Amino acid sequence: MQPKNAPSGRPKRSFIEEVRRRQIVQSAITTIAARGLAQASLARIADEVGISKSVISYHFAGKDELITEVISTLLAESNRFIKAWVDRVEGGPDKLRAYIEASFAFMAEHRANFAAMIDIWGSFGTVEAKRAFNATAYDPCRRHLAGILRRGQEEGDFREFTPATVAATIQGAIDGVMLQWVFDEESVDLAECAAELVSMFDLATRRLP
Amino acid sequence: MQPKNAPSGRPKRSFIEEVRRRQIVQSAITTIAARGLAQASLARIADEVGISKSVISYHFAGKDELITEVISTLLAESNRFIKAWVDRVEGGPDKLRAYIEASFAFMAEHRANFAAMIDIWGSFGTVEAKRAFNATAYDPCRRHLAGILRRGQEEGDFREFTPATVAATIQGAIDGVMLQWVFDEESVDLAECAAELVSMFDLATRRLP
DNA sequence: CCACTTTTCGACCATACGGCCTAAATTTCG
DNA sequence: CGAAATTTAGGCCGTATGGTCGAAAAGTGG
Repeated sequence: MQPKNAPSGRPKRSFIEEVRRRQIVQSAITTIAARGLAQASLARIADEVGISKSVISYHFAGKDELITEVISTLLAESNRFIKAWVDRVEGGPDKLRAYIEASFAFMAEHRANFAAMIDIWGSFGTVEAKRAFNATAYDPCRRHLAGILRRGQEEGDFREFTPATVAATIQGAIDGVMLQWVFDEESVDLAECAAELVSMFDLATRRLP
Repeated sequence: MQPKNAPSGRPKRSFIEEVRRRQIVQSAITTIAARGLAQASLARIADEVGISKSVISYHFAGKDELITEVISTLLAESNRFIKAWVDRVEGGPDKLRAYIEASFAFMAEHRANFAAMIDIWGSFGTVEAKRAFNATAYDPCRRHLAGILRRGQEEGDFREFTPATVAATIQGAIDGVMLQWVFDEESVDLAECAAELVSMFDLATRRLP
């Protein structure tokens, strides 16, 4: 019995175990994205896979762990994509442009995923849960962006500002547009917003000549 | 019996009725902000007021109507505040600055309200509900901002761009920073972000000399 | 004081959910 | 093959929720 959690040490989870977990997580994402978190009961997710509810209980400590895994998966996917895109170019301004463009390119192809993420974010009961999640999963994102900005300043391409603050602002702008777009797809022209964001933040950060 | 809904025509609701509704709505806001929407059952909200659960059922068609009313109240409050602030100054760039500063000033004083709003947003079950709400309640906000931008262009203070797109972007930036800040208060320096947003969007929109 | 209406209460109900348990099926391995 | 483990199924239970119902209370107008 109990695979549950491997509290410490090496991968206690078997290969099969990992596959099942991934399968369940994927189903959870699909279900949440399609019908909303409120309608995504364990029973429904299990149905989607074609398995019994208990299988989820067996492989995950509880719904919380499943949801946590869902979030991690979604964020990791997004971050990996953006990082790859950014790494393809050199120099602060180009990397900043790449970061923004990659963010929008990814979200354009994964609208359902972001819908799921927002649903889940909103469902965190306690303030502590939100903060904890934010710290562990969302910070790397901002840190990446802040790093780009700081290096760009050192290389003399950007004007003087606090990288962390501007990073929060840029990331906030991306997320904010994403939010609007997820809520009402047709109210936002994603491509145009991306282009506008690129040019605005270029104007806003570039060193004055 | 049935006050329920006044489907059409004049204020069918009595004065007492309105007071009760407001009282319940305020309690709902408090409860949601403090303990999260998930923990804000009708029973708990009723407790907060010191009334029976049925009273809510009597004055509101259901929980949905109550929540809708909560959202409307929160947004109206915010919009009224921002509009007043913007109206105090003249000229596109100053109005834009006022809009951003007012947004941040208001959120700094009403963090709980925004926490409640995000919770509620995330809880909308269907995509249609999200879209409907977005259209009726959130659009005016962007429209206001777009109006400022367009008039600023006509007066020659702003460069050429699509007002709607830039409005979506600016509003998105504000909302995005707000989102981060609500999730983790200490990860964002609100005042600094506000100042940075003001200067960045000034650089980004002002007509090149 | 007396009908009559509006408002409130407390109890109750049907439902949906997460989690648990036991037994069966399946896989693993000596 | 056969025993031990891993994994799955399906039923069950406690709980919390939104909503309803009939009766009681509070208010209103004559």
